[in-house]
Amino acid sequence: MDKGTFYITTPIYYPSDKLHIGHTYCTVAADVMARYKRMRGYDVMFLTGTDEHGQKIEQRAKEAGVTPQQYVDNIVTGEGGILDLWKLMNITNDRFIRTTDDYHIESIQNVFRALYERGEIYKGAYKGLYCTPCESFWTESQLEDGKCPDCGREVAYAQEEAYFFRQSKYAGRLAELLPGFLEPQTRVNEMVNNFLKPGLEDICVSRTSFTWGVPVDFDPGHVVYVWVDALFNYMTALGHGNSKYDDLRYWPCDVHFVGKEIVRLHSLLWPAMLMALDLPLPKKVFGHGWLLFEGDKMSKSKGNVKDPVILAERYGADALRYFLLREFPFGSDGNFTNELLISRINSDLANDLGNLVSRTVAMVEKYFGSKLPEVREEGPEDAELIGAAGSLHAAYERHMEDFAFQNALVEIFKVTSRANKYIDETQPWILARDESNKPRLASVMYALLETVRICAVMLQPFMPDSCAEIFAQIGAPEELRCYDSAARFGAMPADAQVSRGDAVFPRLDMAKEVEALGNEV
RNA sequence: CGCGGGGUGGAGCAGUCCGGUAGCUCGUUGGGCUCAUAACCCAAAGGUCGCAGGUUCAAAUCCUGCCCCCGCAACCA
Repeated sequence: MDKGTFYITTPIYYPSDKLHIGHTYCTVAADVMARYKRMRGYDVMFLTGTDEHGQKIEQRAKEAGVTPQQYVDNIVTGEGGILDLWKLMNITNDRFIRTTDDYHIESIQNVFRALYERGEIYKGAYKGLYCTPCESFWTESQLEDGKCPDCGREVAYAQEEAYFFRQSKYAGRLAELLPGFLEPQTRVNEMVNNFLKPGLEDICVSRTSFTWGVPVDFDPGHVVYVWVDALFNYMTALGHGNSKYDDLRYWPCDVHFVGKEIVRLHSLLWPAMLMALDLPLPKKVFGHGWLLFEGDKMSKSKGNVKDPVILAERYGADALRYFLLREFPFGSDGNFTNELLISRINSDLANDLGNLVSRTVAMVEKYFGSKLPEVREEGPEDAELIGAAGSLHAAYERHMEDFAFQNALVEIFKVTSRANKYIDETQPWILARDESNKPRLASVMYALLETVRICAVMLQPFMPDSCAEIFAQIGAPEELRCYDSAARFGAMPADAQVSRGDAVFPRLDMAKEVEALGNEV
């Protein structure tokens, strides 16, 4: 069933260093959304990539004694690099863009020239406080004790020739655009109060202080400002300004997922540039929160960066994916701790869901030799469980469409909890003692298998591999794993056949795990 | 007065827009069950909702003032 296109993006990450759990968080969220939309029948384009230009990369490469290209190649495509990380996390991006790709560079030059020819970019002078040894401009607020925050030396007032984009011109249109365009609402307030109300300024979009960037082809010596270079990736990856791709049917983008620190660039500069070129605007920008570690921002210098590779290898990509989206509301900051991770895996995945699968399959095996008989008898306990499982589809969809991953998962686990309670109510082990109760017992088992199936269908975008294993154990055929099949209770074949397997989510020993993780960091 | 977010039982959070018996998860305690991954089910204890005023029949929720924590402030998801 074709429902049209759905285009979703993550930011293109800056490969000056290895990526951490925060980048993983955003990419996992986008992947879940992409998988969900594919499951619903949309023609999905899911893009991620890397933003590889800029002064910082140039410097890092110099320190490492390699060319900038060699430096980023190693971090992106090298062993244990970004591509490997996404593979480990089971990310299903349809395309991966690197801003050093030839076609992208060509496109950016075309875009920059087009803006210039339309008079949207003009030549002016960039004025500011300059640190000569560092070759950097600083704003007054960035200075530390009035000196360069990098090297601590004196800065001096200076100016250099640069190109500026007429961002100020679009302040009015942006103010109208933001409500509804930018989510969550609090981000809109930030943008309006901090940038629109004080008066949006034109923005400097070229640099002459370094060379690792896209050259301005009509003015040698200038390179394109990294954010102009970076933002347009969302369109160049579809073929805007180049002939490598012909996928602009996906534009305008349905949603850009971005971290809150780059909301400004995505909700002001990006639409302003598109307006300047008379191009269609993306439909939505969602600024998600940050993962803090023990209340603190993660940063290399604090030594509190969580390495997703360690966590995914130890607990599985699925458990980590689940945790990230279940524990933290997508729009707000969240506090990551090892204890929280272990506790969530144990209580939700092992005790609630995993154990439900395990006990259900075990009973079908024990009482019916793995295959349900077709003779049934309904009971008074059934209605509530069937109602809960049957109405899950609608609630789930509503939350997913709002990017409320946490709430969608809460709904699913309400149903698994209800199923565990149903087992207590119906007491299958008592029913099994008397042959005449077999039809009732079969009905109870069927209700459980069907409930597990429906939950697993909706969990697929979050935990693809584990759900495949659950389907295998409960004997759900391929056609009963699709989205629409979960809207109706009672789709499983009457003579369902289970096959018992290992625990899908083994329970963890909290003390042991916390100690092990403590040693890794 | 730069801007934004937050301060709710031991821990982590929801509820605040649209006032009306304070809710969830984890933990603790007691009980039940034995199909299951010492898992599951039931019950209980535990909070003057940051502080002080105000509006109201009624305030976690609205208004005023204050205190504390965090983030942003124009290259960090």
